[in-house]
Amino acid sequence: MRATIYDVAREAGVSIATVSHVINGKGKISRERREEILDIMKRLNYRPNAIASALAGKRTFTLGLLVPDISNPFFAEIARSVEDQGHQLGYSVIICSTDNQEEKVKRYVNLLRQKQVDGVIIGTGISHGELLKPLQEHSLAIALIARDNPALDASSVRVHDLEGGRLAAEHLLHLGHRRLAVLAENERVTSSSDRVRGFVEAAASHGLVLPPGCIAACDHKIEDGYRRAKAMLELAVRPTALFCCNDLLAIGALRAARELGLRVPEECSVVSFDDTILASVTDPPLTVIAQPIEQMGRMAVDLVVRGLSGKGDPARRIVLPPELIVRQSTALPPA
Amino acid sequence: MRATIYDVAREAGVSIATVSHVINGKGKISRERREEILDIMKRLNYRPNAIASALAGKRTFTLGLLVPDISNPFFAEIARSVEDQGHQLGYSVIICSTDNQEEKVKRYVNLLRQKQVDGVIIGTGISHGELLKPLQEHSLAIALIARDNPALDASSVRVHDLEGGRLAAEHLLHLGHRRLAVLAENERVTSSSDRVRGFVEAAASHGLVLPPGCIAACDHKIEDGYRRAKAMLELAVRPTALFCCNDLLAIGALRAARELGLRVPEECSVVSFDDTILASVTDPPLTVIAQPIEQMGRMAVDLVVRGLSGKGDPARRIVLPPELIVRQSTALPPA
DNA sequence: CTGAAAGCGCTTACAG
DNA sequence: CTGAAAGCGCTTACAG
Repeated sequence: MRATIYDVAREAGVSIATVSHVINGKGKISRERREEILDIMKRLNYRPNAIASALAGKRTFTLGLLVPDISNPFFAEIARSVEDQGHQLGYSVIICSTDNQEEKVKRYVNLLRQKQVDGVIIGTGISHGELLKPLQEHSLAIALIARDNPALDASSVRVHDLEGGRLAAEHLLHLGHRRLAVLAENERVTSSSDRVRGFVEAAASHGLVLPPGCIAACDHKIEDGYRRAKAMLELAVRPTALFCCNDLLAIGALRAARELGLRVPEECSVVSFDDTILASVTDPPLTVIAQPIEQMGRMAVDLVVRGLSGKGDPARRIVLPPELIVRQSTALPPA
Repeated sequence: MRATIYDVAREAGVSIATVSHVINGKGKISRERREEILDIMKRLNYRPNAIASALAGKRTFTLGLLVPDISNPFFAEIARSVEDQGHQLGYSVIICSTDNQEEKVKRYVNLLRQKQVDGVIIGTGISHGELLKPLQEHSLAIALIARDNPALDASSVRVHDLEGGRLAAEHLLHLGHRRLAVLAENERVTSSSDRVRGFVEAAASHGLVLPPGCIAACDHKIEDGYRRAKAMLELAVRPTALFCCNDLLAIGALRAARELGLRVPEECSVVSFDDTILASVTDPPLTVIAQPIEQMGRMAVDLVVRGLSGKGDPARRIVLPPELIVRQSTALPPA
């Protein structure tokens, strides 16, 4: 059997209260006693039982991470960052892939509640405002990552999507592109629609109006990006540049161009969004509006952990600047 | 405050033992009583506290997943599969990215022990036999995934690496390649060295001896694959085909070929191993020896969970067949 | 079929 | 500076 607090107390000839105090660095314990107890703990290879500790009133030091799909590189990278910062602060993280399905969100939320996690970081679809309410009601600390939900009084950290869309447009505009098209996500995804809006606004400010047919709403997968891009590139007057709202869609676009025999970037430029590992692995490597993934993960953890000690601090909404990374998928439009 | 078992007991006019029984489907409770109690639980939105339940002797229904890096697509895909099967069986999973660093492994192992997880699935480097011993001593169920460690009496599920190497060689040999080279991982990684061995053996059985200079040990990253592939492809008599022990290395090889102006597959064939999302996203898409990632994740969970109920069943070592997926990175050698 | 009671391994006022 | 005691929310023999 594993050693318990009783074992070390007996061994040291003190009460378990005293042992508990040295574990938690509380109360005043004489120097020698403390060191003696520390020694005994080491000798017995004693580790406080986190379950018991949590039940007795301390935190569980566990966080939940809700994402659509951990195998999606974007969320895998988010997860890594969340994990690292969590670990740094003493928290472990439970992964919850929801596939953006209401049913799964519900199940996971219940589970996290039962497991008494201290907080949850939410990177999953946001149509679930209702489902998240229960979390807040039970005064669970929550933070949204890579998205925001005005209806929720919750902290969040995300990239400035509007600005990102603008950056993409300006890059293409400066290269001289005039026939632009957009591969967007589902329009209910606000981060995507913000990107599109930024893109459209920037184009407008250069006197360019994007006809609605130039904006395709796609599912979040390569195949759909491929399909929609292909349709656009087969048009009589085809766009010379495509703005894709995430790396998966951009890969689909690349594939469509290749299949149609269009060289990228010579005959068709592509700007992506996110900058996961995928963006640097394609041929050509993707020019992309990068999200500060690592930083967002770190800050999201800080937000929920801060919310924990929180004397009810108001929600903080952090918006980080996007960055244009020029690689090789963009160039001057064909003459 | 959240409702407790006392609240529903009081409300129902029964003892908490009875409530506990209906929660766990134990003992005989009269039909009406059960339903009444169920109703009350629903009305109070009662969820048993998993922490208390675990302390009182039940499982924590939590699994640890040790991997080198969750942001590596291979492990992200493993994680997804583990998560799904775990969730199916009522378990949540805590992610632990160790970067194959002994220090981090140690910290995570201690953490998992303190959190009293029921089992841990290990996909991380295996030089850590020593570090894993403590897990077993505390009779934690463990299962290795995508690797095995003969020194450990533990269940495992992996692909038949030797056979995979063989498949790769035979594919290239049948195409007519004779000048072969290999991008391997660190030779201490047994899965990689098995792949290389299979490859070399198959070549030998076709009367081909690979000179040692044709096998490069690489770090597990794109840059290193790139560097080593480049060196090989710059040789006076360069290989006409490269076998890469994982997708990251293959991507590096693709990049090197591109930079040297060598067309893949016309001038240089590339066979990869793993078949993560990366393999289907490159240009050209990679011919690859696929690991049954989804299946391995599922079986690993089954192995640890079975080990839990286990009346000390002996360790099971499952070896799954690899599959050759021919995409567009391989062709006949240049004339 | 149901309940009283002990116990899981801790923490935390409180008293001294 | 240290300890006795109550309590966290459950489960599980055991008794009836």
